[in-house]
Amino acid sequence: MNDTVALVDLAAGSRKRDAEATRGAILEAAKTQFALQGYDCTVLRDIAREAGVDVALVKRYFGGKEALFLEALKASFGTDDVRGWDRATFAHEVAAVLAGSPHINEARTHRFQFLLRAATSPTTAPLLNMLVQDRLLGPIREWLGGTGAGARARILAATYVGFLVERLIRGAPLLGREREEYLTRVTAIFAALITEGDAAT
Amino acid sequence: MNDTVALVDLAAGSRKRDAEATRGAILEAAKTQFALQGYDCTVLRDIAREAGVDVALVKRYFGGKEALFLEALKASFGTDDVRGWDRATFAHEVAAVLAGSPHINEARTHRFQFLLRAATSPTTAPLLNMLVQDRLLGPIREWLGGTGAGARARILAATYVGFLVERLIRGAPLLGREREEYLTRVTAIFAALITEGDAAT
DNA sequence: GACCAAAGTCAATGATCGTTGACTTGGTTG
DNA sequence: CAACCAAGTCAACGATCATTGACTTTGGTC
Repeated sequence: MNDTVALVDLAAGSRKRDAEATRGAILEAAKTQFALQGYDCTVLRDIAREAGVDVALVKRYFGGKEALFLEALKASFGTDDVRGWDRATFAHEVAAVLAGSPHINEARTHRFQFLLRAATSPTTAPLLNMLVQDRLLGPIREWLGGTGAGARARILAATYVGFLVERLIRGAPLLGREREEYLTRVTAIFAALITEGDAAT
Repeated sequence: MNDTVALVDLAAGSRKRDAEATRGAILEAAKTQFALQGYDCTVLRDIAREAGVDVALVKRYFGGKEALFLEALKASFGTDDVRGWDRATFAHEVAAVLAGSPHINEARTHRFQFLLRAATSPTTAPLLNMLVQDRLLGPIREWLGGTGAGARARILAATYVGFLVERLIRGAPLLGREREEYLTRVTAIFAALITEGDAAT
């Protein structure tokens, strides 16, 4: 009986009638749920429960499910994502992350998973175009620099997303020889992509 | 008023109480709808309408939505998919397809889109593991051959899916310089993947 | 201490959708 | 022709879920 109270308290912390904090809690829960379940499978009641809040507040603060989704999407793709990447270690890092288990939800993976889920739902895919351009392909293009940066940015993002899907449905973890080959290959692909104009035919 | 009749006639052809044909029509419509809309956004009534059939027949012939999905998924991944690929032209072909518009729904793209949608829905993702292993990664691994074929098969499939997603949310079509760079790069990636053990670090 | 607006709660509504079982239609068999 | 059974139709149920608006609580202000 008191479990509910405890849970709510846990989720809401010691927040009391703080509109700003409540809004933030909903948005945070929405980011998680949408990334994990996708738009269509996410239930507003789940978001509300996770935020320790009544469902009706979602409407009060955001207007509706779709509006909440858009805001969560925008909030997920902040600014400093791409700029912090290090050219020297980038390829190895990405390969290592992708070779690992999907349950290791570090920030970058989480954000891209959100993107992936958004891109593959027919409901939300149309909303993505501009956002992806502005917050993802643009920064990546700048980060890459050099000739053909636009195409290379597309390819980089596409390839990453592809590996994300593969990891999503990967049954057993990669081990031993296979893992080695995987790491080597993936590293090579990303290393080539961040290098200018050496696309060997 | 007569439109409905005309539509139904068109979809159902001149089929009359033919259980086999009806089942087939439902399955065909399901393959299309599931690939286009994903599992969660697909409505049985749409499938039924497209097949020119009553919704209740879906239950009669398949048992339910999930069972229908599984059968459609299996039917979509036949056998002769991979074996027909030609090593000489593979990379160029794939790149050309990916550089084109998503509305050109040729068979291979369509099937992979089905796979993609299935993989990214939390409802259906768990069902995929075995099927992907048997009908996709297995054949691709054999087709590739050589050392590390397992990892390379994973990477090939992953990369392809990634480009599929990219194409799905691509706004304007690729043109001119960008298209050239895209083609060159993508061709290079796939060409490298089907070549044994030259993963340059 | 009364008042009021903001914050939060609650129950109900309406739409969608998968599922179900009783019903009708049509062709085939005896 | 009558009986029978498979094929197909129909209306309704029950569950889920976003949305809505009326209601209650809270904290600060005059």
